[in-house]
Amino acid sequence: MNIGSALPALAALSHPTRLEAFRLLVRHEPEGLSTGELVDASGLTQSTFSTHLAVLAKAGLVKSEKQGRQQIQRADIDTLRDLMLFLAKDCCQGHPELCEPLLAELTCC
Amino acid sequence: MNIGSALPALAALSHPTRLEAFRLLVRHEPEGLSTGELVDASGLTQSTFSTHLAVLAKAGLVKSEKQGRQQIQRADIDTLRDLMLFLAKDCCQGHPELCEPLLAELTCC
DNA sequence: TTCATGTATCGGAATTATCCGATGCATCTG
DNA sequence: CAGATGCATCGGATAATTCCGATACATGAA
Repeated sequence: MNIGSALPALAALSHPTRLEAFRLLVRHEPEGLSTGELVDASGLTQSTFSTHLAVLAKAGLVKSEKQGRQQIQRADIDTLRDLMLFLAKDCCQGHPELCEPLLAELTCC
Repeated sequence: MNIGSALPALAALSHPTRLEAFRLLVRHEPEGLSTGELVDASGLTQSTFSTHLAVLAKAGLVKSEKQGRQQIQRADIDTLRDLMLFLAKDCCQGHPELCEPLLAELTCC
């Protein structure tokens, strides 16, 4: 991931509706959720939420797959990982000691 | 970190000027850089950049300290770590196996 | 085929972000 | 003290985001 792909991902996650939707999808990996279920959870109009979903998809954070009439949405954990690596990269390379507490916490699981 | 503090952090980092400034500060830890040096690096007007810096500060990603006439800016690695933990939390808790490749990459340093 | 369902996209209104120049304020220098 | 420097904030113009209802389109059911 470079700055050109990190920016859309960060922008996609910087909206409450989209961040909640993405986190909901992460919690529902690997089965995913239909667009309709996400719309219901958001409380927004179907058209409004569809636009938000398109932002997440364009950023590569969500992949979708047609299943009958429904569109199944799934979080792309690889993109999330790449984004986190991008954010951590600079301090890891320049000052590894700064990242130790970061990694210590991340290895919680 | 909760969603209320993650959102401003993500929004702060979702702008090219602010993301670059933050990464520059990370690379200059722990000495920091003066606001003027950051302004020069950004290529923007001093007033415009000052507004961007205020967004990063309000999100807790940058701390500043007065040093004579200058204001020394420093990246807050703890906030960055908290943000990354927040993003990773859901998949770590629900599906630890999803986080293993993520952590494997992060332990590069 | 005809109708209902699930989703994407269009058009437009309201809100918010971004940018700049001008100004204010504190600190250092002479 | 008087001027210069470094930075924050204000006012306002332009651009982007956000939201909704209406509409279009594909799929499945009757």
